[in-house]
Amino acid sequence: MSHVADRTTVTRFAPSPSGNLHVGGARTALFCYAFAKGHDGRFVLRIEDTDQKRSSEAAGLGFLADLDWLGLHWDEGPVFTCQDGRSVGGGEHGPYFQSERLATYDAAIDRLIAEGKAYLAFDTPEELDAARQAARAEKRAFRYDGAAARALSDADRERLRAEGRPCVVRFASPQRDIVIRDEILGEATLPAGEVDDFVIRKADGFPTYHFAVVLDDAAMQVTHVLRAQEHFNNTAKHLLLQEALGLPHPTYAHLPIIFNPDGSKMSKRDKDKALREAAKTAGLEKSPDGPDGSPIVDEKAYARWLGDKTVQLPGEAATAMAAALGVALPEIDVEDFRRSGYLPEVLVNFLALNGWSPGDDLEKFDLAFLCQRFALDRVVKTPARFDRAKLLAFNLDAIQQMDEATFLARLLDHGRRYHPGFIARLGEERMAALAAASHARSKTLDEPYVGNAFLVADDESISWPPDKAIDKALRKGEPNGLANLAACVPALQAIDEHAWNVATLERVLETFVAERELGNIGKVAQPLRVAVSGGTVSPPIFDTLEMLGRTSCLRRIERCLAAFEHSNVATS
RNA sequence: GGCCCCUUCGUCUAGUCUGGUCCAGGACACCACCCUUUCAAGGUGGGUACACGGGUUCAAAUCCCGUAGGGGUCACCA
Repeated sequence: MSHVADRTTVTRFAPSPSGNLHVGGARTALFCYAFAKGHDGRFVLRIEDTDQKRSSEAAGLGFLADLDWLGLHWDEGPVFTCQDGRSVGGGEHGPYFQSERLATYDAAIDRLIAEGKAYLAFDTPEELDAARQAARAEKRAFRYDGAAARALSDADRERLRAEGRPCVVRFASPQRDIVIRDEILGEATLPAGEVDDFVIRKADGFPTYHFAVVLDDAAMQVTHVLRAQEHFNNTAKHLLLQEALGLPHPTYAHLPIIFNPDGSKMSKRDKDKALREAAKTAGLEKSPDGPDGSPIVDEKAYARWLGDKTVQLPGEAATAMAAALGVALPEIDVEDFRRSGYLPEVLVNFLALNGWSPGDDLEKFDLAFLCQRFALDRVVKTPARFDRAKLLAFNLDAIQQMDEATFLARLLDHGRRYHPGFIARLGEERMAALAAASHARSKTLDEPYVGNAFLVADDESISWPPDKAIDKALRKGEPNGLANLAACVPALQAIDEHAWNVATLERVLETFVAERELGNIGKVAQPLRVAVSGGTVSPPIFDTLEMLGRTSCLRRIERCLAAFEHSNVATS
């Protein structure tokens, strides 16, 4: 039992290719990265694509961009061009896709077979299923009984193979207590019998996770395995395999799992779950139409998705479906938070706080600090619920810390990616004005876009839906909002196009309020806001009016007054 | 159900190893008030936790035992 010592610290993040990186994975990657960097070590990224079905279906390496966005760049792994143009990845221990390392696994498996440490097994999936169900019925844990398969003679095996019977390779697990040493959880002993003769090579010739992970960690000189706690029990298998193969044991540390706010395990399937529930509640028989007018998914796919909890909708289809059903998708992927306007440095900070803390009541820190201070002995053992409200508060703080120019630049960056039409429509100059007017009140980079859609809407498309708050602004009081609105129009009309700015508007409207003895600028500000935006929320009124421009403001006020003309008779 | 692990405010956590400085600290959320042209933001103040039961000890959130609760895992997925 050799131990890894006096070597460069190497950690690895080893996800399966499943499209987007979710926050749990991101936190694991973050800790792996911080640990390696804090020890002047290397951070390796390896793609665990040994499940042919999954890899071909879900696929995608979208999470590489997510890691890049978070600033978690790998020293070794798939070659990738970052946003800033530089290239990361590569390395001398590749390839970094397990599907390209089959020869290595086969050689090792053959060796184990030759040494009598592994054997061919011909059980069919049906037989195994039956045995599993029987065990469950007896409330027993299922353990594969290798007696029969082990008893097979070489001649028997050759005959079965010649018949073309599919077979797997199973590891002949030594039956004894296994002690797992974990830097976070401490020491645990798994009693003999807990680890059965598990499969190391599947019928399709691919190795299982357990086998590939052990061989690759050794090949890539990984010294510290940081992974989610759900892998804890698997460690026993890995320890046994390492011994059989004569490989060193890396140090293990199992990270607490991240949960949803309601305490359920956070899963990539949560989005589909939310959508499926909404679809069922709405009683939808077939897929709703997407933005292009055709069904989002065809009838067959829809039925399959609705009936099978494990089927996931592709990202875009899920987004379209959410829009069609009017459901807010839970944010669980890094990309979701990016789209929602969270800052990567804030996500990094907050993610680190789920499961770790530097102590000293310190909560705000950056990636460099984390690298410097991160240590396994301060990782908590208990699962954490992901508190979006606190994340949002952190994001607001970070945004408020920015100077004006930085905020504008970041806002534009975000908009170019998610709201290109908005930027094109508003133009650079007014974008700057919008940034200034929204800075203090923006919790995310997305809010200014979403909350101010009226700025780029067509004047003729503004409407005033029945709404208590709108009604209050327009019709309550004496004189009411509509009356004040109508009364201030001449004053506004008197302002020149080129003088239509915050200073002038403020002076003119304050004069108006004083002359009419309305007492409070709100008496006219709120009706104006409603008239001009179709809602009761906007940036400060003078900024709003300036950004919109004289023509649009006057036209919208005119339309608003017209829209309420009749209903106004009674109260004016 | 078997096995393994965990248990401090609503949430994330500090404190636990090295019992006393903790009638338990911070943050977010919440409540109240202030400010206010909307929504926010901001300001001030406030309530809320050592799962339970036994020990050990002069002294326990901290050590021991038990109970309850929670989680993970039991795949030819990772």
